Amino acid sequence: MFSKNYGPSTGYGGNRTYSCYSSGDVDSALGFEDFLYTDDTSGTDEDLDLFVLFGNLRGNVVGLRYYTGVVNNNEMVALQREPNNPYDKNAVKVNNVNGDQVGHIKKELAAPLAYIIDNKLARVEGIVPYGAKNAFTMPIQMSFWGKEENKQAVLDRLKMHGFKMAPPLKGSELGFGSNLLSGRAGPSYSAPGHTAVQMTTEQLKSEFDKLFEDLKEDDKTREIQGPEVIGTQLLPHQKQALAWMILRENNKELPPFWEERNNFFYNTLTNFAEKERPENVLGGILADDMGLGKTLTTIALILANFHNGKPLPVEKIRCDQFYKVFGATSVKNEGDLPVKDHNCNLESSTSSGKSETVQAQLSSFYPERTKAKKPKYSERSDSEESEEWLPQETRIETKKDLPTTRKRSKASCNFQEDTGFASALAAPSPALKKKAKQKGTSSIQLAKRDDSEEGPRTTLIICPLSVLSNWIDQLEQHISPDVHLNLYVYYGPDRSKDPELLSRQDIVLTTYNILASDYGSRGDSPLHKLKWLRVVLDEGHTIRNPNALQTKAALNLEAQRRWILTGTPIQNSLKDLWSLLSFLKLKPFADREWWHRTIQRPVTMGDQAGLRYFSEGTVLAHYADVLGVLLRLRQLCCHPHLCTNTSSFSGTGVNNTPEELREKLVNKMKLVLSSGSDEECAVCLDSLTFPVITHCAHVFCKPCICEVIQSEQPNAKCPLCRNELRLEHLVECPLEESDFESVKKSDQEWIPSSKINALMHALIQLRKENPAVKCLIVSQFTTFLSLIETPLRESGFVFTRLDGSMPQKKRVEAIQCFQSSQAGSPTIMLLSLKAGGVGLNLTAASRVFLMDPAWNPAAEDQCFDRCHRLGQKQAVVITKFVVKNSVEENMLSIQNKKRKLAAGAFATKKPTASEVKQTKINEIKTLIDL
DNA sequence: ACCGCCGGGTGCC
DNA sequence: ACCGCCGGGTGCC
Repeated sequence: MFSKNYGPSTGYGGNRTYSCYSSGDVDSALGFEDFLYTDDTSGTDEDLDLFVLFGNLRGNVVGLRYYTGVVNNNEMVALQREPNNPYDKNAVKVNNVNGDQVGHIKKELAAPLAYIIDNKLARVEGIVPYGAKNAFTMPIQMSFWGKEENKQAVLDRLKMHGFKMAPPLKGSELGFGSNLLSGRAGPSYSAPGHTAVQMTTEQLKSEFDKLFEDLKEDDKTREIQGPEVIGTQLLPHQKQALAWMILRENNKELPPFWEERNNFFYNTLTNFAEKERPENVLGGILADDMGLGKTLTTIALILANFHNGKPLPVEKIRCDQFYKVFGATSVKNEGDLPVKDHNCNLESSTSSGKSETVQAQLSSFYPERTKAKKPKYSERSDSEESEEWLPQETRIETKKDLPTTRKRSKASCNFQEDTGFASALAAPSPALKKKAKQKGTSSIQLAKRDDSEEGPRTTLIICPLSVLSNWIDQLEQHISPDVHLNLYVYYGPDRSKDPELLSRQDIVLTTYNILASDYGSRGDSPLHKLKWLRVVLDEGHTIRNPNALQTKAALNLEAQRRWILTGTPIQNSLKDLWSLLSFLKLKPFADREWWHRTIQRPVTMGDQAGLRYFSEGTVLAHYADVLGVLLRLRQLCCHPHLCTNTSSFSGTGVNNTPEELREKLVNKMKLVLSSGSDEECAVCLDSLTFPVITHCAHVFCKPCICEVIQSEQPNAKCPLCRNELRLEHLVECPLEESDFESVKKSDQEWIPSSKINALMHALIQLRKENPAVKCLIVSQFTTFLSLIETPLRESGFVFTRLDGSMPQKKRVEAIQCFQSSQAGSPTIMLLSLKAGGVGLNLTAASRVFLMDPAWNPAAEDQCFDRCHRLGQKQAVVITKFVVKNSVEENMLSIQNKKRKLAAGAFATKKPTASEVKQTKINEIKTLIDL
């Protein structure tokens, strides 16, 4: 979700999206020392989604004068047990959003609270309704959340100590205090129970949308040239992304959900305020569906924006024979190389012999590439990444030129020694060598590195092992050969644990597994000892799971600027967003409790509430039925005969068991799908590819639903109905029934339909004007295409046909036939909407007749693109047949909505399950004119 | 006076 | 805390 999508001007059928997320604010509260064994209390995996509100209770916070933490009226506070308090083992601390202690819960109340909290009977949340200026005590409104089955125990325990909880106010207690609507921490007028402001998904989304740079495809003013040291010309969208990234890194605006009011800085979610300006996040989320250039754009960013938009000061080296280092720079070894220090920042990870050094570094460099090329290794998933190293011979064998490379490396070491410059060694790519030769000067000139800027200079890049070599390759490819960039590949058993060494690099490259294993191995992780200029998480969705070690390891990195690069930003839900926003240090979301209170619960609760008048039960449970009926309506718009073979739909068996019912639904879905109807997948919102039907009778693309199952295991739920989802229950189903060459000899006599009449009228008219003009006739229903064949023959048209059920050979024939300009070649092609890939070239056609509308405008666009593409010399005219006052008109209005969504800023690329659900419901409502 | 009352000292857990 | 509580000073009216 929350991704922005600006495709090419054709709009929806885009082949490239580049999405940008950003967010603000740095929370540097976490000290260095804390990072290792911080017991993340929120890490325990309670199913917070199942929690219900038990009720509210007013209490008192005491001891205010002993603590520095302050609160506003109406501000959220956190309750924290303090079992080791020497005065009372039941002590319960009260902290403000910043984590500063405000006071304690009065001991009489602390006693039952301690029991409730310690036994996890409920999660207790607080809001200070008023008394912000009190000197000694202040009231606190507490709410108790937990699993239904624990409610009584909580009530009993409170009662035992003489407290009685007020029952929740009906419907108004959803994530109280999250004032996205009122949006501010004003004076409190709150009655007991507190004003609850419900946040809908829409409101939330619009708040988050503010974070996203609104890059417009045609806005060339936003472009920025890549730094000159980038040897590759950036594409327009990369220039835009680069400009946006630089803007984000130098941005001075308040982070989202923060406002300045009366010289204070207010957080509108929690009502927390502070005098100090919250630090902004310098960075964001860069999402790119296609993997087209995140890496290059990021490399450009590293070189272009070191400080205040000024480029990274790098050395320029010019010589006739040099070797550039990637992955391995080597150093002046303590004392044993006569190195001129001002310009030689080459580092060595060992102080032993130089050639050994090089070799060790190379070994942390080459196996990756060979692995990537050898299926045996590339198939290994990251989780299987191991510290074990292949025997060296194996490695060498897999890369033909490695032995030479090694030799060269050694030679370059000698070269270093000879000249006194440890400026270059290791393996140049052939391309690089070529470039170097072209430069062809024999002198070595080193531009002085400007180290006058304070603070860190190093960018840490973390990526999955499988793309490590890609980074190295791209750095090698895109950076001008005369630029010396210090890169250290922090990988392999010999990786240096010296933070000093790392801090002298321009780029340190490592993998999530190394990051995690270093983090887990008691404090010798140099990655976590340093403060980085910039940390980049490539394929950043790998930190989606908040409990994963690599997520914790990533969250505990110190950096001034933070970036998440991802191809699949948010899979299923808001939950996935937490780690990402937390990594960006978007206050107050670093703490999962605050995230849950301010965003997740209000949104999910709000959604439930949103379904009260048009319930899930009435639509989604009968989703397949509704689709079946709609399909028949759509077919009727085309031709009455299309409905004849769907008679099994109407079987209204009464005494069905749930299992029979389910089977019926699945069968219906099968029929709907095999009719050729263009249905869409609720995960990707695109036309179905490899459709599969779930046990609960919902349809998704196989890859989409498999990913859901994968990422949510072991308890994956259907994105549409939250029913249990199991791989083995998925029913595959062919896209189109193969009615090819098994043309159904319908018993009925052929009859025309309005659409057929209109089509024939147009075709005959066209032929009169220009007998050579070629037309595509497109429908989702292959049976409809078959019905059209009859009048075509009668009127003497030569036509060919292409649908999904045809074997590849026949397809090629059909296309060649149609594309031919010879006299007597077919002038008409009957085309099934989804037949053929994007690459299908039908430029011979200059007219397209679309017989029936599809759900997804992109599917239609794609179809038009098949003739309206490079090589097309004529104007293309598209005619759509739509039956007035029918379901088809409503489908058009849905298409328009989708087009707007896709064209506008931040179309919801990956919506949450609930959004999908709501969209579906709305669509169905539109279709049946509700 | 093994009380009441007064008023100062004092104050989370 | 413009409270409560504690404990010392004090003691008819």
